Amino acid sequence: MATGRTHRPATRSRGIPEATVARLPLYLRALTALSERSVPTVSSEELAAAAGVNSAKLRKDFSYLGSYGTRGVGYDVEYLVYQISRELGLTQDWPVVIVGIGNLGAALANYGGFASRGFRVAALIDADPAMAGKPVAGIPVQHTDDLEKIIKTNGVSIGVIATPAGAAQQVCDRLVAAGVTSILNFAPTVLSVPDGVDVRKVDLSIELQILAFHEQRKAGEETAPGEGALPAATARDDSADQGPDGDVPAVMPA
Amino acid sequence: MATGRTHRPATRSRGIPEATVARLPLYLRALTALSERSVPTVSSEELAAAAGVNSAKLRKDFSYLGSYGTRGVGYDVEYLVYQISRELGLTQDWPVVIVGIGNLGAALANYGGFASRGFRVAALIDADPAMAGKPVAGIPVQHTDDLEKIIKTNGVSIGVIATPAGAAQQVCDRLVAAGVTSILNFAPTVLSVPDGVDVRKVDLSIELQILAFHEQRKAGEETAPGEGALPAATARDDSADQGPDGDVPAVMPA
DNA sequence: ACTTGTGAAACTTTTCACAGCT
DNA sequence: AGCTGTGAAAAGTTTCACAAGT
Repeated sequence: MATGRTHRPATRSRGIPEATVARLPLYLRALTALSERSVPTVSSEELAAAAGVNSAKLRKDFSYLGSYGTRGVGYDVEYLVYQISRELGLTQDWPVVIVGIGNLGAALANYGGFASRGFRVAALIDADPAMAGKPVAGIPVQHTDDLEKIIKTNGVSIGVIATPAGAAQQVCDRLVAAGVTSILNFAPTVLSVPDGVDVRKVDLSIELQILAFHEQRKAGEETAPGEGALPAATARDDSADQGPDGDVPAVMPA
Repeated sequence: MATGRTHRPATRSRGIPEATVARLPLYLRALTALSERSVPTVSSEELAAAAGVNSAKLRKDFSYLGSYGTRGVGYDVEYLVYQISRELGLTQDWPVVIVGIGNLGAALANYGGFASRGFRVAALIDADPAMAGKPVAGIPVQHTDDLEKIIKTNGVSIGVIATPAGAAQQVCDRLVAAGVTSILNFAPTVLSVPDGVDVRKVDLSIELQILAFHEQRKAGEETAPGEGALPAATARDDSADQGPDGDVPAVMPA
């Protein structure tokens, strides 16, 4: 078959779908919990339930990594934990800097799950000179002036931006110029980055607005469609079926 | 599809794709900025650049809302702001409760962007009796015992969970039982909810792990395939994931 | 028996490219 | 001449269903 790629042997075909990559951390978390309970093997059905997806999807996802299961038996928990960790790059240590130590930045610095798996807060950076030297989560805050030096000294390639929106692009540019190639952005703004730099964003108001959209739709339905309590599905957010029109009271925003 | 629904004239065909819904807040933010600068109209090209998407996608997205543009001219900024706000349900006020007032919960409570657009923090709830009565962001923290009463008194339908992972499911169950139908979950755990309840999650470690995956891949390439610095593109976060998981809110530090 | 791994079908989202209106 | 709105193609993702192993 022509077009492109000479197919790898068979084991691993470069290019795991992005949707799959986004779920690997979920599987890993569920597997880690099983591992802590010393569960030796798990079926796709059980693991899928724990991760909140369906089993066909999970098996398909795993098939992109290779054939790590045993038919008739399931998956070896420890082995899968290792394989997924490796695939995600968690077998190495990633130094991370957090820029913007306000309420959120401090909360992130204190977040335990940070260190737990592959990530280490290498430095906290803030533009306020009054903060310099103060320890947050046991780490002294450093001034923005030293950003480039800090990045280089620590070999940081992942940066977290928790500054106000107005400062985010500027901080981003400096991080990138200093060598950071992955950014997690908490500031409510769109960041421009050169090709080759990854940005992921975390935005409270966007999430709330998406919820409001669905909430409004539910309200429009009013008439409970049976009210029959179906057994709870696992962590599913559906987008309700087509609701009739939604007449909306208007309050015209400012 | 399915049972023919002839309901509305023709203007609006119920059922906006989820991917489109997830981008509406982005467009709204960009439009609001234009509005504040008193820009009267904007082309799909300009607006797309500001929102970090491409113009074909933006036009397609808007086409699901209706025909709000003018060929040869562009879109009326004020009009679009209103239409999108209405579509998202932001023309009404959504009371929100935050459960779990630790570092993160407090940061969220202090987040300005919260109140700014359609959302109002109706109450803060925490399980620690020592916190009861203490004001955070000017709002007194209430005890979990009163959760049901608080939800009902305030007509809350959106809840934010910022508790430790271990408490999240329990809090979630109580919120749902009390009438909450949309949940924004910051706890690193999968929540089970009945059908009809929407859950969106915001998970720092998942986001970092996704970045680590791509970061590792970049490192593996090593041999820069040209190394030539291509001109920067506009804010593309690769992997536009999608789905219910993913991004989240940003707490603007004070 | 039981459970994985996977082609193929179904569905969703993005992109293309141009007709149609201003 | 310029820009929107949209069918149609392409790409990506999920689900189905069952053959292939253990």
